[in-house]
Amino acid sequence: MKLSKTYEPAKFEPSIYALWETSGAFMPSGKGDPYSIVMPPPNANGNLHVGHAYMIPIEDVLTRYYRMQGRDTVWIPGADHAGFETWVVFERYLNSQGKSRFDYSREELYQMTWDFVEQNRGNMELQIRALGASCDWSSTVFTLDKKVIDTVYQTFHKLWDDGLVYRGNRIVNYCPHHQTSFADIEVEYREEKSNLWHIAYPLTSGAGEIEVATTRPETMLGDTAIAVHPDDPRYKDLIGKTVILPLVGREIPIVADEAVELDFGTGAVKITPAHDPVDFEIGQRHNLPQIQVIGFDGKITDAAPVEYQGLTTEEARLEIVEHLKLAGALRQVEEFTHQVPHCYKCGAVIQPLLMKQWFINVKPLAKRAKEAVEDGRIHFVPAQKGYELIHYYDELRDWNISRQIPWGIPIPAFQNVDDPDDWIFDTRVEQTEIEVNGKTYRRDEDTFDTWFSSGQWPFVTTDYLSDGKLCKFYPNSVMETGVDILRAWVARMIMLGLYMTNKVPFRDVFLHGLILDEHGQKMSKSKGNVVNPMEIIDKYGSDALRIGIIMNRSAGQAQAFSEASVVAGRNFCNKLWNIARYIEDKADSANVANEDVDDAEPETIADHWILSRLEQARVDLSNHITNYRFAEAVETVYHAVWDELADWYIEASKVEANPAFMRRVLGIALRLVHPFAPFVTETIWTTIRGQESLLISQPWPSELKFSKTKAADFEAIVELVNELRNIQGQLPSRKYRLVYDESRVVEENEELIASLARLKDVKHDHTPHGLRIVLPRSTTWLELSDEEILSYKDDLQAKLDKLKNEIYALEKRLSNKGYIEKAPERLVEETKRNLSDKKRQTTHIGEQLSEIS
RNA sequence: GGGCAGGUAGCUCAGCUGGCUAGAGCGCCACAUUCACACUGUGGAGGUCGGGAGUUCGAGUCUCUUUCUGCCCACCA
Repeated sequence: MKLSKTYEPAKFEPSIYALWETSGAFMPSGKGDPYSIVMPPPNANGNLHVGHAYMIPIEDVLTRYYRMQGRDTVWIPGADHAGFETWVVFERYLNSQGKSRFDYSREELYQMTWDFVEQNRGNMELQIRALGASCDWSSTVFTLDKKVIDTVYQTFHKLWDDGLVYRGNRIVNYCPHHQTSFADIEVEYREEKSNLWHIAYPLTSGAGEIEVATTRPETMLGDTAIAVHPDDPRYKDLIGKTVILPLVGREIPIVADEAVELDFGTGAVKITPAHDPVDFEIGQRHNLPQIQVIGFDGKITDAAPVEYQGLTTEEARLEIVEHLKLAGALRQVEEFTHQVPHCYKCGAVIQPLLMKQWFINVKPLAKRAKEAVEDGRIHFVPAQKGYELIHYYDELRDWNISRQIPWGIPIPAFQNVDDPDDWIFDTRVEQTEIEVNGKTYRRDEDTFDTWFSSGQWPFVTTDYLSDGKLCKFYPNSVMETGVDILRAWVARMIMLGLYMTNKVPFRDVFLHGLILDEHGQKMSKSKGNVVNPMEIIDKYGSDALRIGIIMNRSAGQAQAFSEASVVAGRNFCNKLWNIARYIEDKADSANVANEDVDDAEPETIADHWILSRLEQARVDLSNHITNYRFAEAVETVYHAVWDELADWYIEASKVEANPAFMRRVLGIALRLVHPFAPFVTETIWTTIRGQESLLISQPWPSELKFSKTKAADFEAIVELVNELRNIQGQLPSRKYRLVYDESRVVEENEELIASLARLKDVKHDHTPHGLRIVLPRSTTWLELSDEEILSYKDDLQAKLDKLKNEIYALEKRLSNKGYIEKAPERLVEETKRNLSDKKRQTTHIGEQLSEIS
């Protein structure tokens, strides 16, 4: 088979992927040391976004590289039911149908959502394929698969038995719009301008009043105390006295608590234990009643005076401020800017509400996780992120894992209908009521926080707890994911992984940053600057996208997406394509058989030289990939292929070719490029060599042997040709003759030099004349007329001046005592060599100049 | 209020343990050519590395300070 004249990725990418998939190349080989990556599961019913277009190629580069290295490699794909995310989309759909969640039972809603997801599922997986992911589809896991739920229940049960999960009546972050609670981490704080209202509460005794300041006057309906600092001289005498709550008339005490700041507001705080986390804690310390005045629907409850009942919090705030003003209790309204919690999805103001929920006592889990990060059992790239986690573990508070949405894993807990405090663990969640020991228990209607189940992903996907066939792949070699979910996900995986398996879930963590638009702005639908990776693939091909997106990007950094880089990637693939076409033409016309090309021996000096360059690239590449320096790795292959293979080796082969060996060189290059541009390299490989052995399964090249002296000969030619091109660039274009008197390298390669430097010819001459070119390994003369030499005079003079400056700098350095004494000897030697080199050049140019004039 | 990251060529970014003349891609300028490739070739211009101070023989790289940008965290009601 022959390669088509033009590089058209759309013509071969899908079929190449199918070839890999059906060949079984994605599955672990069963040989070598295990290497594993678990893919952060993309949302099952969503399209991939540009972040995935970075994540997938990086994980694929690692997977393909280690597979070629002979490791027993698996990359486990997955799909996320994305509990809350999906639920929001589904509920919006439900509402658009004129329905509400309250029209259905939990089972019905679960099934409906399942069907909804099912309709859209598959799309995402096709897109992962389009990106070239060499993941093992036979081991794919969906976050609602039975084995996931079983494992999650096992974990929950262990936490239950160990007393680390508890039913707490505590303040939770509640979104009145979505009617569910959130973990602390899911709340988004936004700075808002508001007021600080100063309200006077009259003392019951009638002897004066106490003024408090609040940003949420509506919560006063639920006040059960006023708190002041115990050492505050202004209020010392009032502690223990009571005040009358304005508008409500309730008598509430004045308590003393250290949590009150002396210099904020008036130094006196109204305490609403049911609606504020700090007030809740103060309430606990002083045994204050908790009165819930804001309901789960975000409206004022029956616990408040009748005129406020049913109002939204915003309405109630206006009313109350108005009423306070009328009652003469409003002392002052101060402008105030503060951070207000919002639902990260709908933007509604989060209400801190008192709820009974399941909490995990994270202290012991966090302690172990922190140690694993601290002692380096888990290694972070970039490293600062590890320190960030350590800090996070220190101040982590108990984790609320209850969610009031039906789309998720049901919490396997049942409550005694006759005793609200009697809860039992039971996995018969398909039943709303169960009988145990003659008592009736009712199911908890809540589901788990998605992060609770996905936090177990590494040992779930590898079936580690049940010794499944992938269990040797736990711990994973690396966890590659976005920095934005460092705390939400990575932190939890480490805690739960250590807790359940006594092993870290992964050894390395590579975190990629957010991908911004071309101008460094965050991509968002509303701004209309979202890049769709599938459109980029249609336009330039998958390989181009992979290379373009990895280029110019470093770990953890939010960086712009650049279409120009994708173009560069596409051009690179095109280059490779044409290199292959050229080599094939040469090899075919020389009747080189496909067999044994991998054993072809280098003959020409160019052969040895290209081996030396590819060997360097091979070593650099391994180094970069091992250290997760993907952009540098791409740069290495890019330049090895373009600047060295195409620009020098191929050009040299036009003078003297070794066709069998050229095929070998192509084979090496294809292997080195394959992890980055798998489609085009595999296409070339199978087109030339047939589909019996795929490139994806080829071993990584082992050390390349070559003759150093022959490679150096070619290097000398490269040096000379560069100099000649440089000089010719300053001259009117016409073909010149190069002459030499004594130079082995030049003598042996007359034609090669002439061709590469586009000279008329290269000749031996006992009385050479013209412009003298003195290089470390050759002395030659470019035959120029006196006029031409004269026109080059200015350039020579400029060169001379530049050299003189450099010599001055070098001499200064060498005359510096400190430098000679303290700098490493190697460096001093180098400087000396450099100086004598430049001095020699200066002499030659000086002579040249005097000859001209 | 605290923390982190970043400010290097027109644009997007590299620069790992301080080492000599700071790199890449794209863009720009000039020339070339249709011989694997115009998704091409060759040459070139372009940077006082945000500002200031310090440590050092030597600083884009380390320290301090200042300024701008972005992100994260935090119960000042």
